[in-house]
Amino acid sequence: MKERTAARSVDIRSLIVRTALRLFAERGYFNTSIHDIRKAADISIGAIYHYFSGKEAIAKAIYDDLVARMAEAVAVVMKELSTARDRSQAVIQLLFEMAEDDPEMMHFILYARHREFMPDEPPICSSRPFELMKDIVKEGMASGEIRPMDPLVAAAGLFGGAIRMIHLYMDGIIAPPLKQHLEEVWSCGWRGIAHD
Amino acid sequence: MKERTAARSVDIRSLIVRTALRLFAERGYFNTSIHDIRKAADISIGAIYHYFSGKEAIAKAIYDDLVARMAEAVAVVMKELSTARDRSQAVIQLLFEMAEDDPEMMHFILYARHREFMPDEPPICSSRPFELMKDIVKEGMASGEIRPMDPLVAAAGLFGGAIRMIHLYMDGIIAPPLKQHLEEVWSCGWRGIAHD
DNA sequence: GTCTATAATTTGATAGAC
DNA sequence: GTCTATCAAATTATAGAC
Repeated sequence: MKERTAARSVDIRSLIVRTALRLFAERGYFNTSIHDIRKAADISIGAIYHYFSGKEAIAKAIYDDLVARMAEAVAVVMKELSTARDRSQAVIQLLFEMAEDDPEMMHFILYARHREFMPDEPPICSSRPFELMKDIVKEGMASGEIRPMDPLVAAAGLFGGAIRMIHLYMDGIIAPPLKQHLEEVWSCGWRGIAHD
Repeated sequence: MKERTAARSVDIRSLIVRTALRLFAERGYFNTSIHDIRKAADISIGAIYHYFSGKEAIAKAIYDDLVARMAEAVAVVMKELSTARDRSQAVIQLLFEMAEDDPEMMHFILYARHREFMPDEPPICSSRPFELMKDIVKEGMASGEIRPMDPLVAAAGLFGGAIRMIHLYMDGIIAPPLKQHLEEVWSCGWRGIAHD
């Protein structure tokens, strides 16, 4: 797919994406104009429109990339571990690491009101990674690790606390490192849905 | 404070607020212009600027009102009930009812990126109602109902699942009535942090 | 207090040179 | 492929009549 002249091109394309993600995280999608991206990336408007049809397309590219990366990471966890107990702990650890290592990405996933600028996109909770998290719960229920109940409720109970913690972390309420709370957060979620 | 000529004035002011809240919930703050509000409320731009200094001021008025109403409701729960067990159940029920009875309000509370248009406002999780929810946990810990642990983590565990459920409900993933899941959602959160 | 008309800026997007 | 210059539309906000 990539041409041999791509070296510089790929750089610019990815520069646009990275700059846009940073600005979206810093001040929000709607507070970031194409001209802001142009200025911050120190390139021209023309270069941006060469790679993307507009601001929305940049956001869509970021979104698709993030969802794919997250889904991939969760898929690896599911492949390498077999119990709902281990898997849920690993997924929460994964989310915590992502929040700390790549806060801009996590910000975009958690905070961006995607539907407000990508009206045709289904809600993020219907996306692959979130479906996989629900699968963890379903399989755990089938194997008897988790009490029988509505899988959606169980997934909310299992991961809701962790997601809340990430929100608090991103809002500056909780000091890093986030992983210091990993055991406690997971254990709260797990006790809630595990068999007695 | 209110003058005797206020009847019509108050109507217009509150018409602006209600219309704005509806539009903010429907299409988002940034996708709603002053002119949209003007049109939807069938009034003039002049009338809007007579009552508010701008769009941001309208949002601030809505925000303050919602936070105050929510804090008041939680305060009532805290006054009428004395155990963390009863209080947490009542608060989750309250949140579920608010989400169903006044989805626009809940949408604005949960989804609006307040910091993006009210940069000086502290994050909503530092606001009164959320502080009260943390108080429920703290008192429950002092009385021995709740295992000793970081109160923030406990609060996230106790209410995180319920908040997740409301998100799912607002995104159309969960069908009403939300309260059919009340018992299960609360019980997940409670088991997670209750003493063995 | 409420209106209409309009100013001043910003925004997303295009045209065309190199 | 990348640039500069520019456009058309939309947005916030103001001015001034009634």
